[in-house]
Amino acid sequence: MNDTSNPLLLRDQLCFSLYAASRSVTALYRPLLDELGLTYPQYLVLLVLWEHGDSPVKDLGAALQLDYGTLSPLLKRLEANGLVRRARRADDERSVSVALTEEGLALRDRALSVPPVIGTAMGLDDAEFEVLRGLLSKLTTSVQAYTA
Amino acid sequence: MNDTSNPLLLRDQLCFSLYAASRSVTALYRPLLDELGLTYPQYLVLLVLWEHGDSPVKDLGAALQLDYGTLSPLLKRLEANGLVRRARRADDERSVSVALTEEGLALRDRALSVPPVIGTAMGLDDAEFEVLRGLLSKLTTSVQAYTA
DNA sequence: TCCAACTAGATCGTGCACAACTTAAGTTGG
DNA sequence: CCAACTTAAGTTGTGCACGATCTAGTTGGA
Repeated sequence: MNDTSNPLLLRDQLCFSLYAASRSVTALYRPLLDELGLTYPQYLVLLVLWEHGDSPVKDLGAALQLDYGTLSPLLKRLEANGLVRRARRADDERSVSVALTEEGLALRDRALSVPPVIGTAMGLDDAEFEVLRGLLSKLTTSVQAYTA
Repeated sequence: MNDTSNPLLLRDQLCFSLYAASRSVTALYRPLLDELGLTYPQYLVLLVLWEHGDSPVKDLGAALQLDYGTLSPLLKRLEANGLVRRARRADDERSVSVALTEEGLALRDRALSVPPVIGTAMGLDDAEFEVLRGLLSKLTTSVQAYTA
């Protein structure tokens, strides 16, 4: 079996490139987010809250494509760290509304210094950046349509 | 603060696209790999072994960019499932050589049916596929150079 | 020769991801 | 009215990832 006919070669697999790239970017965030006392998924939750304000857990899950099994303990940790508050909604006791505390809101200013560092480290020009983002979106959309 | 000047918008973050795409692809693999009794990282380890044969744990880690903390328990599970054997090398007792069993070798034939399904579901043409793979490699290289 | 430095690997603790199951609250049709 | 259904969230168990720490084997000088 020569190389070109072997579909199981690691270096040819887009999926591995994706997996490796994702982990390397998370590793890039780690020291920066450590300064803020956050993990990458926690930072993503805060991005949603900073952008949209108080949100039910369901909406956070929809925005980040994460389920309750991931979000429930994560939100508990954010609450334990004083960044968010959770409260049952009065009009629908099933729903839990997640709100930023003063501290959680204040953290946004410090977080503003993160994206520029990430952008520089990625080493892509504006055009490459947009092409990559577009292809990743297309890929995710296709895959999720296929999975559904 | 209008949209174009806010660097903390979720939808603009390439990193989130990458994170979401990676998880969606792993989710796509899951039902296929379940048939083979494998997880995605386990499948990656087997890709390396099918391609290169017996390898020390160190080499598996280098190929997949995973550390011993991840690989040691993963390899234990592969061994418990009868797919690999681990043995200390006689010429260097520090090194553990990971070898495929008959069963692990035989699994390769069944794994050949996986990549075509993944390829179809991703919904990218050949050109997009190569552009994406190239940009991901460039990104990973830049990020790792920056991290180092 | 001897031992300090280095190396390969394992272990432990924390925090995701996600499937499967449970609980409690709300909704609806007969 | 209320039983059947649906929905939002939490819980449990398994398997990554990864930092920190530990052990045992190897190596290179003084």
